[in-house]
Amino acid sequence: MEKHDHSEILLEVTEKLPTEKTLGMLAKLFKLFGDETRIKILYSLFESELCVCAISELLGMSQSAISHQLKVLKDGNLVGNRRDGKTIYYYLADDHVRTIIGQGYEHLTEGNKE
Amino acid sequence: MEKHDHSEILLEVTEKLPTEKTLGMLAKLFKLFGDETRIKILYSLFESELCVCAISELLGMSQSAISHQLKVLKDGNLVGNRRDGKTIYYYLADDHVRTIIGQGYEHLTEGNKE
DNA sequence: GATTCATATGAATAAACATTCAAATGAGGG
DNA sequence: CCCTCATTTGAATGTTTATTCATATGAATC
Repeated sequence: MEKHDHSEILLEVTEKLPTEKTLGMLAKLFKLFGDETRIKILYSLFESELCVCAISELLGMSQSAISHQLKVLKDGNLVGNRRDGKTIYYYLADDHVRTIIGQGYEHLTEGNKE
Repeated sequence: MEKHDHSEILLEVTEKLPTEKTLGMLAKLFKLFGDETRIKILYSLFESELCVCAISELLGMSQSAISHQLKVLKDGNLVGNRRDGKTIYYYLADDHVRTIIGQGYEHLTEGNKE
């Protein structure tokens, strides 16, 4: 299985790799962005905070589906919420969200211009 | 289902949302980063190009598994490859990969310091 | 305090996905 | 050419995950 020798490079690469834990957290973070519904929710919150009801209308999806995804996003610390009477408003938790999505967007648009 | 009124905000948010297609592409892009194996592969390629064999050793996973994931990454235009004899070397296709992962990393470390 | 509105929750289903295993391709070396 | 090495491919398996449906919570209003 390993007739090839890479010891030198492997040593070098290995020592610069983040810990297993960090890599796991990174994957988990990006997974949050890797769903169309969640990306839409996050993008919607770029403008202003929104209640679940509004997001659900905006995306044309059931409140339940949205609520489930909001929970995922909240557990991942990408959004926060506040209650006002019966209504619960969600907002972006962090400016990194904007930056990360922005970088993704740039990657896409740069890749398309040829 | 919709007793609440959000028409004003919804109009505003709607017109600033990217197209369905763009949002889909964004989700697809981030999905590529949202897997531990793929993040590890990408991170490994930060240092230098590597052959499949080396990556497989480095991550302690089967060549087949790595090859499957490399195909996913290649289809997503995150990596490229070149052949040298029997060996195929993979490399990062784009500096955005570094930037995006870097942003994710920053988000993590900022979130953790309290 | 019963009803309604806004949202959350939990179990169930179905689709997407990562890894494995077995076999195929493709380039060199003898 | 045959054999080996490096990698790819495809089908099969098991796990994750998004959505739905039915029900629960919790706040306000009457």
